[in-house]
Amino acid sequence: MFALADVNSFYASCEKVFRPDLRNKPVVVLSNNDGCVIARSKEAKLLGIKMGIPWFQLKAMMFSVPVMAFSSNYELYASMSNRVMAHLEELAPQVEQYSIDEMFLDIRGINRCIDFEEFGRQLRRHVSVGTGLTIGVGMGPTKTLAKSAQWASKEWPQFKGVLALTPANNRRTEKLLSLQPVEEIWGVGRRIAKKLNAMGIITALDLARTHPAFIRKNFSVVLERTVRELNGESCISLEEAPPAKQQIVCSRSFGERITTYEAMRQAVCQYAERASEKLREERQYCRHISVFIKTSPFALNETYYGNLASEKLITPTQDTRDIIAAAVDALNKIWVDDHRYAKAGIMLNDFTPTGVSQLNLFDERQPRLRSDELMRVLDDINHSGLGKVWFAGRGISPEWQMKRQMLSPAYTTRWKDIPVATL
DNA sequence: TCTGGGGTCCTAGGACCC
DNA sequence: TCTGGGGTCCTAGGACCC
Repeated sequence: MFALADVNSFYASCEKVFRPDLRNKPVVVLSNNDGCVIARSKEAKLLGIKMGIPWFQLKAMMFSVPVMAFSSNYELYASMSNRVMAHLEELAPQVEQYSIDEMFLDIRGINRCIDFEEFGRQLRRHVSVGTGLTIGVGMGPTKTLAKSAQWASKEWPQFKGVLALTPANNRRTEKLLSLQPVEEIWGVGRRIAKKLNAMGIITALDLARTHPAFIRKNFSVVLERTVRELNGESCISLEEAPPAKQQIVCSRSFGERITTYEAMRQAVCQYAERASEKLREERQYCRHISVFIKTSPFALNETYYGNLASEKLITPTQDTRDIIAAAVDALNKIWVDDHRYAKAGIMLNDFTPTGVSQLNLFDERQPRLRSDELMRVLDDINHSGLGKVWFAGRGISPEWQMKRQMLSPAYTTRWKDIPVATL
């Protein structure tokens, strides 16, 4: 048996925890650059505010009560996420962090001591008391069914956020699946839902009753797994240790459009620096570096331009200097003047756990001397909290930097931002 | 004026090998 | 007239997740 615990309106709830004055008020959280809505409190949902609506449109709308908006504060959310996970780990033997606000728990055998749903309510209380956040809990014999249960626990308030589907109560599972549209199933997105609907497969129960071989032939092994999971056959297991990353991406939209090569080179250098740091945190070396740049796909009166170029290194590296050099080479292949660029990014691929590789017999390039030591010194300074050092290529406080004009304090991670209680 | 970021997995097709 | 079979590796693109 699996349980899925997820935090209700996670980002919006984090903003509310330290702002009791916002209790029962509509709150939304915006994407980077304060672009669009990515999280809504219960009250904001009731006002009919849709996910993904651009902030400039929402700002112009009139509501019966004022809507409070926040720029996204990932420092705060990551720290609150750790608190939630720590509380769940106190009550469950094996856990897998699935996303910033979701956790799968292995709850096999727990019903020998306590009823599944009673255990769910216990998890809920424990997290609520310890963090101020409310979780919903769905349980089932497979991850997919736990997800469906969790969906239903939100859909019907009478479950009060806790619902268990057990093999013993098959009628309940069928009832639920007959009420769940296919596009609400974990692993079924818009495209596949449309194709399924065209075949007359409308509900989760319809899908569960379709032959796995038919699904494999017309879709893929991924959806076949979903069908099996809906029937209680567990195909996706709990993964306690996250597998090593295969790719690192660092990309961002600009606060203001970029029109000059020099500004773009700075942006690409900055992303390359950040991506290199992540690579060293993963203790990996990479051999493949790609850079992409693009104009806004929404600008109707401009011609769209987007392109990607890659560099392949002979020797794997985790040295920021190598990665910046490769990134700039890649940028030079695709840069075109006279566009208003909206976004750029870098991707690192083809990882190996060490920097050693078979050198080409005729390779004239010498490996960098003491690269690992230099990078360690760099990372130590930047993690020390005492100061920051960086490569000159990225420039100083450029105007295209991300905009976050409604940022909340780092309540849990910065001494000067800690809330003070007064009597 | 203004529309997010970071991942995974699978598949098809081409290059190349014996 | 008529041009193999079986395999691997790589890449690009499409689907999904949060």
